[in-house]
Amino acid sequence: MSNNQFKRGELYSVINGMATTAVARRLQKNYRQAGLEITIEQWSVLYHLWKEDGLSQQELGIRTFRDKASITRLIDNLEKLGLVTRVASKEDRRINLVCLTETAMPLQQLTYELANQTMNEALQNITKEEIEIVKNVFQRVYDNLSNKDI
Amino acid sequence: MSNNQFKRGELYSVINGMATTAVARRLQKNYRQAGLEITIEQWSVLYHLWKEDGLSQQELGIRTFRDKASITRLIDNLEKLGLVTRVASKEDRRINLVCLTETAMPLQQLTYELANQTMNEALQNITKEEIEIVKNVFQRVYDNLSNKDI
DNA sequence: TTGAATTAGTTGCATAACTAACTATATGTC
DNA sequence: GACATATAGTTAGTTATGCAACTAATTCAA
Repeated sequence: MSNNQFKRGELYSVINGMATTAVARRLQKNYRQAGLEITIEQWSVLYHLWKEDGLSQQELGIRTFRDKASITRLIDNLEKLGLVTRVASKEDRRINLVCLTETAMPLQQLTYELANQTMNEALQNITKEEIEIVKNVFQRVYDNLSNKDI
Repeated sequence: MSNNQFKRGELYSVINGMATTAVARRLQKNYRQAGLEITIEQWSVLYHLWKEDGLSQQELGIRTFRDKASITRLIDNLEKLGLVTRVASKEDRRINLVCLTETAMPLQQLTYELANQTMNEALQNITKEEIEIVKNVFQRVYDNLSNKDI
């Protein structure tokens, strides 16, 4: 019997990602109110491309914790919006490099500001130490489970 | 400028509910492997009904952090599976009371065991104190945001 | 008591998620 | 070189989510 055996009544509140979901929804709402017509899922892809442009779909899947089918549709929608383009890799023609367009560039500053503002709303009265613990626990839970993926 | 201002590179890892998502997916997989044909979203509704049968859809929405439209479809699907029925309230005919069927009863024990087992996998090497902090932070983030819902 | 406002639930529309089966390209081995 | 295997990405099918507009029942107020 593990040290972390849960009382039944506690199980759900741990499994449920209510807090992160609430943050995501609030961020989505703030984008919409600012006239930004992108979803937070789309933003999460742009976020990684702004850090490093021209990532493959595979790599974007790893960095955003999504499977490749999900990435295909997200890129489809981002392409429709004119924010990214698929460029076939010259080294390996199986690979699509996802590249930001000129249209996507000015969004970076505004979305970062809105994200920061949303986080400040969400994290008022929560200390830096608590945030560090949450991030750390998240990473370890993720590692615990993904190591055993068969 | 708040005390919790984030460095840009940290933003995403906090917003993203990767750990809770990973737990949910693992639980889903464990259910499937045990021959249980329910989704974790459906399970989250059953979980609350096992604690208290005959809740209204409204109340289920509050307890599972879903909007009423989402609850409508989840109950639709649970009804199709024969696990719950809608019973019109006698006091207020607008209200549907969601009631468990006989079929749903034996699922409780097995799903709890699988959930416990999944949590033990996910939470190995994480202390009770850390878990308490995460739960506490989640609740406060949720409160911070829902107070301001307009 | 009638008409306005509120509440519970449903429906339509768009986006997104996972799985599984598929195509096409690349790699590795005999 | 040829065939098996692995990898990158797409597609189809099912479930779920959020928003907005809707119906029906209830409550409040003049």
